[in-house]
Amino acid sequence: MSLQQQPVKEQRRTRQRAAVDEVLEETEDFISAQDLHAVLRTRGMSVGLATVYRTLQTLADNGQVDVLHTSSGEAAYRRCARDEHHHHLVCRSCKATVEVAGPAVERWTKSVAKEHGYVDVAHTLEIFGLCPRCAAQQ
Amino acid sequence: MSLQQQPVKEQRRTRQRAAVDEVLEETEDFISAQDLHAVLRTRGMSVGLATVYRTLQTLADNGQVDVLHTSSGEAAYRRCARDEHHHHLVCRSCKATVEVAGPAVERWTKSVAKEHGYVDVAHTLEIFGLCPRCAAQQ
DNA sequence: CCTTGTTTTGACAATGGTTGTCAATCTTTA
DNA sequence: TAAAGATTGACAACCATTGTCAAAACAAGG
Ligand SMILES: [Zn+2]
Ligand SMILES: [Zn+2]
Ligand SMILES: [Zn+2]
Ligand SMILES: [Zn+2]
Repeated sequence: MSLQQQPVKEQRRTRQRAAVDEVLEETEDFISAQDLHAVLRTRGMSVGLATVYRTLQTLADNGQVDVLHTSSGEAAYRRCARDEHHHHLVCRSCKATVEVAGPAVERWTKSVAKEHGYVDVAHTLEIFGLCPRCAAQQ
Repeated sequence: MSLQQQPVKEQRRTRQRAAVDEVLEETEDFISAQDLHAVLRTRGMSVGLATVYRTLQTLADNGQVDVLHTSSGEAAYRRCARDEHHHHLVCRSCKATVEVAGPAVERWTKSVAKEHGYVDVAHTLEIFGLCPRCAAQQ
């Protein structure tokens, strides 16, 4: 993810955005807007649900977080370590995530698109499975 | 798509399923349940919306159609020519679709998963862009 | 053809994630 | 401190999808 990120739109520093940032910072795995909102509530750092949605949306637009669409159709967000384009190996059960780079895949998608005359291309690629921990306890 | 398709569950032949099949058969591009339902309506072949959803769901479960989750979060279905696992190069604008096979990508995802001890893996990969036709007229 | 047991249908309600609304509130800048 | 503008949040609205369940359709025998 994090392809062609737009120039970061200037924004104001607010308590709410800092709160969302803070949770993202310390959350290792992908988390949905609803879940992030719940985390904030339990911590007493109350932020409106709509605000959580808007903040995550903006962060995603700016390429500051990666977005993953789960099979159930809900979006999950994550602040990744690496800034360059990469993909994710995600545990279907506990969401444990490994960031992976695949230069060969990038080249392949480009060549396939070119071969068929498609331009302005982007791609989505996610790998799902059971992490070692989850596989062991089942 | 079309990975590990389950044994096809036996079903009854009904007017409604035939109607959905017919539309899928003659539709070259990915189409959503709502759109397919609309097509049926305009043709006078009235089928309940819930039935369209159920029918497509079953076809997808049986691996008889491929499913694509658009960025707006809605599912689109397509009866593809090839039966083996493959991916799609889809026009962002008109939905024109090219089926592509990428053995190298398949191998890569498997090795990445193995390397990190993930098991029972699957992956999603779609390429989006502007097809030659749409690119030309813009 | 009937009959019977089972599957399927469809109108409608309900769900659930997400977005729109808009007055009140907060930031920033002057 | 004040004015201009961005942000917030409670709530309603949206919209794709699923659940409900009685009525209709199907398949297999008789
Ligand atoms: Zn990432
Ligand atoms: Zn796990
Ligand atoms: Zn396909
Ligand atoms: Zn096109």
